[in-house]
Amino acid sequence: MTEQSQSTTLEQETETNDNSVSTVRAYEDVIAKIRKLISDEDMGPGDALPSERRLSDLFSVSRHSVREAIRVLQEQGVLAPKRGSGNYIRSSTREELTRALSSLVSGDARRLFEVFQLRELIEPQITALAAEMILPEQLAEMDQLLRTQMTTEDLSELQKIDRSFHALIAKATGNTLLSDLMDKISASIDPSRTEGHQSEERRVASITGHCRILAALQAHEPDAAAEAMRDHINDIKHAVSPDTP
Amino acid sequence: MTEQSQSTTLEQETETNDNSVSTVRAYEDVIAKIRKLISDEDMGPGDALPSERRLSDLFSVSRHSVREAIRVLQEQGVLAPKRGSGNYIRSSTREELTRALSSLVSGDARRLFEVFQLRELIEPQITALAAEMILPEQLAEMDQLLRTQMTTEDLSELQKIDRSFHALIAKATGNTLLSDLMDKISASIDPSRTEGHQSEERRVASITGHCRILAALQAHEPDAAAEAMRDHINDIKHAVSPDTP
DNA sequence: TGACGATAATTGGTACAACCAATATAACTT
DNA sequence: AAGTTATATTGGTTGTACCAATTATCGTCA
Repeated sequence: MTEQSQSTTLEQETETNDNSVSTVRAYEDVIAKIRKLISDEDMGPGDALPSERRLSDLFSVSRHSVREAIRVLQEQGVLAPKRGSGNYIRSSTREELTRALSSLVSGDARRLFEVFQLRELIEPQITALAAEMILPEQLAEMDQLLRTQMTTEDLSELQKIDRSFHALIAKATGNTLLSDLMDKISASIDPSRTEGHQSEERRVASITGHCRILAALQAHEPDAAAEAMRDHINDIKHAVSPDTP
Repeated sequence: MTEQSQSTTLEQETETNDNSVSTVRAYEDVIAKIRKLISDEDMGPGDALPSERRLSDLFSVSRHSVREAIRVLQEQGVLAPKRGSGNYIRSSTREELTRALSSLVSGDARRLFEVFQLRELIEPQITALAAEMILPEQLAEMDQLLRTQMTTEDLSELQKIDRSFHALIAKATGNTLLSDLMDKISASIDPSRTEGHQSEERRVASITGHCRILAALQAHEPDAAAEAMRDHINDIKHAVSPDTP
């Protein structure tokens, strides 16, 4: 057994991620990486994951952390462990859905309007649901994220924050399908959001919108949250493509 | 140093009809024991669980198994770990929601619930949009489809009709992304629960729901259409998995 | 040659021991 | 009494070893 050459827990920050506060547990990272592995490697139902030992080596974490991640994935119905054999991807409606979705939103140009229309339909609803389900520490995390947004100048960083904000809301619903779906949608919009519309005015508008949404979430008011999100998305849409109703 | 004297956990005499691997995992036992501990000890929100080491000693399992159980419990919203302090019982609102709705049992029910939750969020909105956009010939097509549904007995045919009905609505929005998305969602639900809810009563209920929806579409009334679809989906959900709110 | 059975390698399941970092508590200093 | 510093406790992570179920491999026998 090759002894790992990793001296300590030197967490090389895979990506300039996150806004400090939230204690990043290793297993959460592993969950994301396994999901990414599945979609990147184009693995489908019935396929076997690499062994736990291989995964722990691949991700440079302990097998224990890998197993914690697999436990969660199993509990979510994504994986089915088979002792002595491997961890298998379940014939999961969810995985098939998310996989299909990622290919759906791959288009561009004319589809931009359609993606925004989808967002307009679904995100206010998600936000309303989140207003009922969100947990105190998730509210705290969003609050922290918003504060960071207010004091950040870097555009790419702001973009990341914005995306995290919307991702956190979806996650707060407790529905992993919704969370994944929003992730795909955000990913498909991101590239187009890069271009030019990042004026100071836009930044202020974004913060204002987020404030309204967060306030509604903190108050646990679904209707207000949905409306705030609706306005926010409409706002974004106009910024991206000015000549739409 | 007394080596663990537990070789007793290997009773495999339970030849349960269980289709999957029968082996009982330790962490599942621990989950049950922790839940029992909470209710027996009458612990409420905010209280701290015994430490992981104490629990592992108490249950005569490794800390790893305890931690896997706690991971799951945490993911279900029952516990909130605080490093350096302890595992705390969360305010119960979230748990009641998730428990009652999804994570009570296996991942299957949860997946199904998540898909339905997505449908509940998105399909009424789609229907409302369709009420504004739908064309006369599309209305005629749906009308024809509904008449066919009324005079068809074949189950697989009825299923196909039902799916077409929902697909037509999505198509009527003119948004191909929405249309494709609904198609994938329908496809992901179809295979899972084809049987079970196909009584005569269900058939009538389905037709009734479709009638209401179509009427609202014909009248171009978005709100009524959305509400009709909401009720319809709720109806389906109850038929597929009873005892959900 | 082909079928069969023992053997070895791989894999998930569990256990134990150690360490880190955050937290809480006790002890100490001022 | 208040603030500061040790110290013990706790969750988070890692490493290692072993077991049991499964799979792959190989050798023997008919």
